[in-house]
Amino acid sequence: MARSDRLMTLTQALRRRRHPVTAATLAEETAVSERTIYRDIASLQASGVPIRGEAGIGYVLESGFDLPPLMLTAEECEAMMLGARFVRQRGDAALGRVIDDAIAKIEAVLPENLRLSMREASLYAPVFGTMPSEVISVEELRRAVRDNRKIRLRYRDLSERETTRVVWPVLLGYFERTRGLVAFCEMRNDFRHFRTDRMLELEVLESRPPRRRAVLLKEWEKTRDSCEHAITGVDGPADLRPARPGSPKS
Amino acid sequence: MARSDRLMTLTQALRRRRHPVTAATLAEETAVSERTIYRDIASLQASGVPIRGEAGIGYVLESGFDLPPLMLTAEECEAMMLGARFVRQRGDAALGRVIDDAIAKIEAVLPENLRLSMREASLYAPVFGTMPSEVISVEELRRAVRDNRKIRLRYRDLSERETTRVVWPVLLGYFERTRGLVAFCEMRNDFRHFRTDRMLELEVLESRPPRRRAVLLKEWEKTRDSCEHAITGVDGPADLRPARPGSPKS
DNA sequence: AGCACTCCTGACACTTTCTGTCAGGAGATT
DNA sequence: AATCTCCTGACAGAAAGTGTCAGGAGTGCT
Repeated sequence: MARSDRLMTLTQALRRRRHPVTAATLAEETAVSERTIYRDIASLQASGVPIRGEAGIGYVLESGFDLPPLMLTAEECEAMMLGARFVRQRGDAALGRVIDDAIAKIEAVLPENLRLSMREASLYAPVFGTMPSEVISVEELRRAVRDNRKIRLRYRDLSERETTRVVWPVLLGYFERTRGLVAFCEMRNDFRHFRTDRMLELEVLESRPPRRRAVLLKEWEKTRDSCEHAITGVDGPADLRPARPGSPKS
Repeated sequence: MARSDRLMTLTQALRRRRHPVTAATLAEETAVSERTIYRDIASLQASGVPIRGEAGIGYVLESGFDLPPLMLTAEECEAMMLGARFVRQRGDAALGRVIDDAIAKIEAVLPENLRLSMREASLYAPVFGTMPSEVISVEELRRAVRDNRKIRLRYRDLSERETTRVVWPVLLGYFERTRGLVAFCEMRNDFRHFRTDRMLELEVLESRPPRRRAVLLKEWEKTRDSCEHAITGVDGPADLRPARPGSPKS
């Protein structure tokens, strides 16, 4: 049996059991050595299958391996599709694929008639003009924010000056025609905004900021009040404001 | 990427598409040669995944593949939250509540750690300025579109002229600062665009248009190209066109 | 009919991964 | 303490995977 099949078989074997299974059992079932089972389990875990192994016990598959059936209203389906279309139009390219995956998975666990509701959703989110194109990988940037890593950034600001700094990412804002990172800048010792289309180089560092992202977010929100215009007002810093239709692209 | 992961990726790539995919596309997506894709597809077919391949067309995953999809990834959770935020910010008020419900339902079937991913999603969709406020109920309008009902509309156009007409709704476009209905107008005997914030009165009729919405949508898409001017008008419909990368901004 | 596009197969050399064996560590349960 | 079990490392031989090249055949468009 080929390895990829065996991995399937293993998850199935775990799925159908309630009680822990030993590696020895699995080894016998799949006719390979125990050592191979250990390696296979490690592979599965690495690709996200929630298998828990305990010494003296065996392996159990924790809940949350596959998506259980889901029930939504037709209206909710439409709303989800609209959301997906927003993301596809305004998110970065990689995120478009991600949302498509998510929608496909959800469609797959929906009853047939609702699947139709998704397909026929009549709510659209058109966008004109061109979206920003980044030099750096927004996907990587998103991962850095998610994993709470420091980032070394080479950046060209609005006055065309280049700097390199280490920042602690807080959030990503998806605007109409730009995307912006809010981060704490070690150099300035304060929060700063960076447009993704002005980032020249991005290096995700191993080290983490001294504070958790949620905390940084709170802090940033506090400072925001004192410069409300920056986010909520039309007159915010140019780098976070959405480009106006017709404004020259940089 | 290891082979077993790639096989997963491939099925998901097929699942998320409605249209055929070429081996070349899949090869590029997974960074592997076409030959390998052919081999992988053969493997998947051998293990029972109903993939149909046709020369000159590409691959499609036939329906009837009932293996439940894998659990959502953290990235997918983030993407969905971004979508939800888009809808909350840019959708009508009622739709905001609807998307919240949908997200709550999805969260309910997620394992703890992913629920956290949703809660902590760091992707935001801020909006500047004010959103349109409607006199009519957009919720009702949405329902009319969904149920494919004729609508009697009292409308004030851009030159402030009021008219009352019966239209066959096709779709709703959610723009940056306006929302628009595309519909076939019985009075004009052609497709017209109506901004929701200029609708004065709305009556959903019992009767249905003689053609299904999907058909109307197709027809509208065809006419779109031949009446470019209508589309670029301020009132409208400019916005409904999918943005063409590199095309001049209007 | 011709053309472009696509799926599909075979062969071959090269690389990578997989696998079993052996040896040992560490946590859990009895 | 004894036993059961998960888990890791090393190593060498086996197996599978991979890209390249070459070619066949079906589909749809002009």
